Amino acid sequence: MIVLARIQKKVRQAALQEQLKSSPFFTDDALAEFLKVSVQTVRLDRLELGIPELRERTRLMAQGAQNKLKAIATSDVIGELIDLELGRSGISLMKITEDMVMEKTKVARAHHIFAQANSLALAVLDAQAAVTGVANVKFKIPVRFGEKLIAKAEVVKKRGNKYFVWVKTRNDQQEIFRSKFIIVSLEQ
Amino acid sequence: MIVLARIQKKVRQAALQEQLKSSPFFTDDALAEFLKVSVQTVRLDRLELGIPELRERTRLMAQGAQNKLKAIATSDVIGELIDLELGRSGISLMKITEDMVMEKTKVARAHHIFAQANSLALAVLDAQAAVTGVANVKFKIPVRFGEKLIAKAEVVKKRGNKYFVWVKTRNDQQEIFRSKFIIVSLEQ
DNA sequence: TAGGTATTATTACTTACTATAAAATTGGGT
DNA sequence: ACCCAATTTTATAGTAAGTAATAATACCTA
Repeated sequence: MIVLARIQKKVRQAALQEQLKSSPFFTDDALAEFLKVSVQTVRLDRLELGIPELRERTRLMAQGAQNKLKAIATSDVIGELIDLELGRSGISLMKITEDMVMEKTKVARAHHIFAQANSLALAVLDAQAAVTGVANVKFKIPVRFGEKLIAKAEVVKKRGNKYFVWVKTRNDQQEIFRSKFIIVSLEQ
Repeated sequence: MIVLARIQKKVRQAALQEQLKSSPFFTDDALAEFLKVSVQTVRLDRLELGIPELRERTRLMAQGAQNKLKAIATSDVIGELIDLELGRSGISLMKITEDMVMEKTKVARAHHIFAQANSLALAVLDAQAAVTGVANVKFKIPVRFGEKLIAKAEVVKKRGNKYFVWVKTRNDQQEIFRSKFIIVSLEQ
């Protein structure tokens, strides 16, 4: 049966992809044993599916994860800075990825939304040395995977070395978060 | 000069480690060319320094970074849960790592401290579906690399589906952070 | 010049592949 | 019943980036 054989092949290739997703360090040998076919078949399948060999996969993972970690670690602004008028206002965009949501509820963890707002508030001030002093925040509506959040920050007042910054965040429909920060400048 | 030779070797091995730190995907061949020695020397050096071969290094990086990302991603509690009395109180510990501090000031980003407190507040409630509604937080003292933060959460009130949780965080000397959360349970 | 450290060379073996060709199987269609 | 074409398997040669072991040099100086 041409038709049946083709189906079996498809099924096998799907199984291969599935298996590699969960354990990406499988060699072709191990995959062959797992799928009960020859090594060459596994290699043909990989070729057809455009899946690189173990070493290449490993290298890509190492690089990718490294870059990701570095990106998270070294960026003082969380999200993407779209607009910035120093000392006055700023806008940043952040997309809710799968690893920002809680396992149980699939609702975005509050601290990610807080992080976007807080880092934007600091960025707007451009004080060489400033730290967050106080924050009053309200999470109005739960946010879920895939949503794009736009945070707008505005410096509303300055008193001595204290800056009052308001940040409002919305998805494409409504305001989901609102916050007031008091940022303390450590300069002179 | 034995001494001089030994010094040169030390210097070369230091250069090797330095180079691998910045570009860990160098092959022995490339390293040999870079250090102007033979491949064998590079291998002896690696052996002495306990540095695994390129493939092994890559594998370790891929796994390590993957686990790190996964750990950050899938842990609904940030920090280490030390004590938990469900519905009443909880304690968590978090160490400030280098990638939690801002580049300029070397002060811990506020959202990490917030994250510890917020996730602890949620953990204490154990509501199957709960989200943060409001948070009032005060960062009293800047926190720096290496410090260990102990957060203590306490459920102080319940009104309908709203829980009032206070979290106080201290390093080994003093209270550095104080927060009040209103957590909303989504279960009817 | 002997002796020890450091370096280089040589050879055999390993893993996990790519690439190509050839043979075997399979399960229907006619 | 037989053949066909896709599919699968086997085989062979070549590659990169190593390990491991052993031997040969080079260096340097006491």
